[in-house]
Amino acid sequence: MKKINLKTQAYITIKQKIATCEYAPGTFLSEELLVEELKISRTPIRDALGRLEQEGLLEIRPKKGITVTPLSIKDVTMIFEIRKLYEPYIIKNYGSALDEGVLHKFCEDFSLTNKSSEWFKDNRTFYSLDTSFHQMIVNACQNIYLCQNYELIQTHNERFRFMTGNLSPQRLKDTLLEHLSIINACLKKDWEDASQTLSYHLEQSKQAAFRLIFDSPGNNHITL
Amino acid sequence: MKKINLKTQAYITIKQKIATCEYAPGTFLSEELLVEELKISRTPIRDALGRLEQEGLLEIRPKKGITVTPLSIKDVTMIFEIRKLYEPYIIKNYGSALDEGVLHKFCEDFSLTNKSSEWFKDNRTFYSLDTSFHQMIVNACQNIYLCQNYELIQTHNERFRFMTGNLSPQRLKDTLLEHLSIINACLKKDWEDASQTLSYHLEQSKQAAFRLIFDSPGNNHITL
DNA sequence: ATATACTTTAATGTATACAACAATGTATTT
DNA sequence: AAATACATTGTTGTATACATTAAAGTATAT
Repeated sequence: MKKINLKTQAYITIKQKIATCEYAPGTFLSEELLVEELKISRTPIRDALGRLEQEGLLEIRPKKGITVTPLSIKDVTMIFEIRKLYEPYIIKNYGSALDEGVLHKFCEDFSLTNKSSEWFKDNRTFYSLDTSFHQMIVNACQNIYLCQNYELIQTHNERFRFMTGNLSPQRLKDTLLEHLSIINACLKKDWEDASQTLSYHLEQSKQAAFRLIFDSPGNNHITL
Repeated sequence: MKKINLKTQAYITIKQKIATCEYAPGTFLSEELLVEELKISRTPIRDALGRLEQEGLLEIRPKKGITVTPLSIKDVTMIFEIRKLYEPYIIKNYGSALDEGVLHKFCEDFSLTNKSSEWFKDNRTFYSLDTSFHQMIVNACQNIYLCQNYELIQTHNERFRFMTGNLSPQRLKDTLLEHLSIINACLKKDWEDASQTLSYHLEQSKQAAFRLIFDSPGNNHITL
């Protein structure tokens, strides 16, 4: 982080801390606190805060304070509703725009991960692979309004991952296999099949997310 | 506009001017200009500008200037793609959440407008009725992530209206009738029919928008 | 005439002092 | 003891001075 301006640095840094729940949902922040923590003056901090509020990641109450937007079960539902609306639609209509080389690369990565014996210990690599896989699909539509919205949703989604802890090894394995099925359908250029497989995958992921929330009561700050 | 803070005033005012193309696509702005025009100091202006950039309505290039985001044909395509994805989906799945009283009110308004002899002279009323009709449908889904995105898109959509000038009286009349068909399907609780009628309506609107752009060459700033 | 280095300019980026105000604590009155 | 008025505090809101820098203009050397 060298040549970009301070307000962008502040924006990226704070957003990252929100996404990873270093600033957990509901946390009370203040400009003063952030000034000290980031060693950046108020002006660029405030710029960043305004943008983050615009994105719904913060709530600024004049003369009272700033809180990190809380998460609730309802948010999981809303996020998955949008994903289930976007992703199958995109793969069905823009699947042909996907780069075959990239698909093969993902296929390889997922297969390798699947064969490795200790793969489930490195969750971070797994999640980043997962995120970029879905991102790749969405980007195929070339609709900036849609892509931008998806990216925003992904940030919220990431917060859930960090709040709820890790998925079960079984669910991780299933995720891998579901991804491979999607890729296979794409390589066969059967977009209808790809779309349906993706729908199924998202539904499974959603249910796994719910199980995680309900099975670990108290250890997270997710509101009902 | 009395008790709200200056940064919000600035945000609303500038956004309004962008939406109505008083600040047309591609226009070069500057903080100084806005300070003079709004009689508000730089700090709240900058706050507003940051938010508007976040929403994609402005492009801020450090040390160079601020321009109102240009519009292109591609944007019309993208905006209608999202509307055609959202609206039929929502009416199909959340139509039952629509308030019947409100539907009857819209039915009345559209019918009255249709019977009035000079209705097509008051485009502003027509458009605001149109906007709130579609907004009502989208709000039924109660998904803030989706609604927020729709609202953003509506702002861009509004810019097109102001750039391209008015629709033909024929298209306005057809729009009225299409809206009435949608309402009828809703009152019959036939959400599948409502969804298809809405899809058709959006397709017609999209084509009318394209005709408007292509038929009035030069008088607008829309890029190909 | 061209290329290069320098200067100027115009714009946003940054820091900071001060204002406004909501919430809370405290003293006074009854 | 309770209620009210007042003062204090902590927070964001606002204004403004100054720093930085990208671009354009200008002069100079070749």
